[in-house]
Amino acid sequence: MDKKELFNQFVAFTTAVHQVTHELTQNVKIDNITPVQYKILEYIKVSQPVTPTEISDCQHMSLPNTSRELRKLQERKLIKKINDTEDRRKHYVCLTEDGEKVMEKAFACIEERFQQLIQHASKKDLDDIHHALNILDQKVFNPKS
Amino acid sequence: MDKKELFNQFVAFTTAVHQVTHELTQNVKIDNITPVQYKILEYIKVSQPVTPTEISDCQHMSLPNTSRELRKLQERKLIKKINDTEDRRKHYVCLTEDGEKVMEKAFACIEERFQQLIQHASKKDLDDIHHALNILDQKVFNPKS
DNA sequence: TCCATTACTTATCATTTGATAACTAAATAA
DNA sequence: TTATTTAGTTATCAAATGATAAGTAATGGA
Repeated sequence: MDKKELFNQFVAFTTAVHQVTHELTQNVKIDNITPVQYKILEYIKVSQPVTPTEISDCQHMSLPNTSRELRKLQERKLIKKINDTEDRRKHYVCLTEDGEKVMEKAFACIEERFQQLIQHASKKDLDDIHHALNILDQKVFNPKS
Repeated sequence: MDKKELFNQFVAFTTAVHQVTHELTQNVKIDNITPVQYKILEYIKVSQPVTPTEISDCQHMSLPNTSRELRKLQERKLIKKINDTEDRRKHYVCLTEDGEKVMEKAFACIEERFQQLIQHASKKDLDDIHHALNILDQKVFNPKS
């Protein structure tokens, strides 16, 4: 396996991944939520509690802009802020009950589409997919070393 | 392998893919090119010749907005339009020589970062990665019925 | 021929996103 | 104590993106 060839395969693959994730998530729109706000909610959902700084880092946006979007989400009662008792400059962001509901619904919708995507996969196919995901995670996408 | 569990793994995986592609492509900025314009150039580079309608479909943007961005790219002499001889409403979009240079440089930079990412992979690792990409492509990301 | 459709363009406006300066308050180091 | 750094906010402006209406020109079908 030539490394150059592998790169080409990698590019095609990531393009396909982006394409499919777009299809799975499109129209999973919570009313009046912008794409950036949705991304933030998604991140909070899987990683909560998180600080604004963490959101800022992971979503590649400036802290002022993060703060603005969080304020909007808080105004819509989708998230809440909890003060850190140790360091009072910090605070943690969590989903409210409403926010949880909304995100669970969104994820359920995405999962349904995902299950359709693999509906014809055999038991062995599923194992193969699981294994392939593990390999790529370990060797390419989660370079923990 | 539980399908529900596989979904969770899938979500974590796609997040990691997005993260890594972001790292590979960040700062591969051609001067004064917006993210959307870069995406269009990338698509043209790998798929040329393409029509504005195809770009519109693949990049999920309206034809008027596609037309606007193509005009800007043409003004900067990065792309050119070629009329279809059969159907004179259509035309094909290609990179100019300048555009080719610029995109080759961008891809070279991305490839270099990719090679760094897998620099410690053994021969067997590379084969495993290649195989895993194939599996996922066939069974998940390129659902050619 | 006439009409509907397709491919694309131009123009305009609203919204979203990005960037930056200036600020508060708390923590930490000198 | 004082100075510096860190975490976050507010405000403001510019730029990028999205949505839509209205237009041209070519095609294709009735």
